[in-house]
Amino acid sequence: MTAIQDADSRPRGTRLPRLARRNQLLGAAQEVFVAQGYHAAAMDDIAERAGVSKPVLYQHFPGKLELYLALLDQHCEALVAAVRTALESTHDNKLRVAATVDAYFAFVDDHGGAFRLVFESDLTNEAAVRDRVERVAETCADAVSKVIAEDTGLGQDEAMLLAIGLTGMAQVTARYWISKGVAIPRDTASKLISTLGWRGISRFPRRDETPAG
Amino acid sequence: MTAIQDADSRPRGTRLPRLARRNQLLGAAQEVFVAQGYHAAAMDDIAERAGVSKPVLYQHFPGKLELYLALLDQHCEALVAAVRTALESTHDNKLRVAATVDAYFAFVDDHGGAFRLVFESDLTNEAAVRDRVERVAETCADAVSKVIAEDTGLGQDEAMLLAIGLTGMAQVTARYWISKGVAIPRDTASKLISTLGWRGISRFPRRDETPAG
DNA sequence: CTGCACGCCGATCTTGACCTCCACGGCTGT
DNA sequence: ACAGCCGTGGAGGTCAAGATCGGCGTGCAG
Repeated sequence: MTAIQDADSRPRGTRLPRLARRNQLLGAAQEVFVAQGYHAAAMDDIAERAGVSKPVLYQHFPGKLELYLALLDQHCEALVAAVRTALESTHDNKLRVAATVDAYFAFVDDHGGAFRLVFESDLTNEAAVRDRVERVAETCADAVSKVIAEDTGLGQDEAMLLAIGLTGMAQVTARYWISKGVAIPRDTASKLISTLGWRGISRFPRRDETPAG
Repeated sequence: MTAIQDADSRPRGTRLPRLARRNQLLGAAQEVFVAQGYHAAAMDDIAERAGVSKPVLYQHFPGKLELYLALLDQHCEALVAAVRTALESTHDNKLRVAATVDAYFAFVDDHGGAFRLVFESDLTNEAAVRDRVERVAETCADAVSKVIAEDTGLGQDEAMLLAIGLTGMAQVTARYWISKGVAIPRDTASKLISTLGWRGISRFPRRDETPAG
């Protein structure tokens, strides 16, 4: 909860090296943005959370938007990297699906709720934010679609749509799972969804399936 | 595009019956909210778009939030109704999946982009909005989960997670499809996703599918 | 010991958006 | 036809939040 207190145990007025201060500010900003969203989060709140005054925020970041984008970029890259790693972790497509789905669950589970910035941002009207968020989704789905297209012979457009469906399903279910206070173990939920996805995608080469429902 | 002009062809100063004026304001507000999001939309913009002045807005709605909620409620109910209708349209589960998926595609395709209010709201930090949006997702998923639980014997929690996955997949793919300028015909996209979903869910009764994972 | 430099804080400014007050013009009753 | 009324319009108040300036305390060189 209050991970900041560890980095700034003295209540106020501590002199910090520049980089340490910056990281501390990023941590505080993330907590506030995650808890309140971009619009409801005030720079005063972030400064107070970090135990500093407002001017220091502006000595490290030009403005609220840049502060937000710094955090967003950080976690976007983390998600893309996690999905890439999952896809490259094996050549067995079933395991690939399981690893990728679990990457979403892990992403939602860790990072101190940072998934809210990537998946539930309230600043998607800002072009810079929208670009990043869409780019993440498309990058991940594109990596998946390559595998799909290769193994099914479907066209790129259709493979991409399926990939969006699978990654979107993983994202939505992971968010639902975390929002429900982890009533189901992560393992169980992740496996259930990866099974759903795998059963959906695995028989796609053949045009017409459903042999007696 | 400018559907408002039809309802208000006289440029300014037209006396309108109360309900007609209200509906016209709702239409104008929807266009602005869809195009700009809640925060970036100014009441001045909405008034100007409707061809009236600001006070008349406040004579019909107590404030910006209530105006937004009125629109949101309207379209939330529309989506829930569409999903309910789709689920009740048949007893063949395969067709049910197809109909439900297409309900999402139709919802995204019609209503003048109103899906952005339900699926991409930038006001989810407001409790009233979050409640409504989550309630829609859960209501739809719950209806689906009932069918799943009944036909597979899975527990409610697991059936619900699967239902969230299926409805979420439909929602995400429909949004992606509409955002890509309809490069694929809606029919094709909808069928592709419903096939993916049906292949995923249809063999779920059996606990263990994979022969030697 | 003492003066300097540097980073931090309290207090403030300004902008912009939501929300109301004084004049005008079209409808109704005789 | 004419007077009154009610809804409309432009101009303004208020307030919150992002962005910024004069003191202060700490640590070091000489």
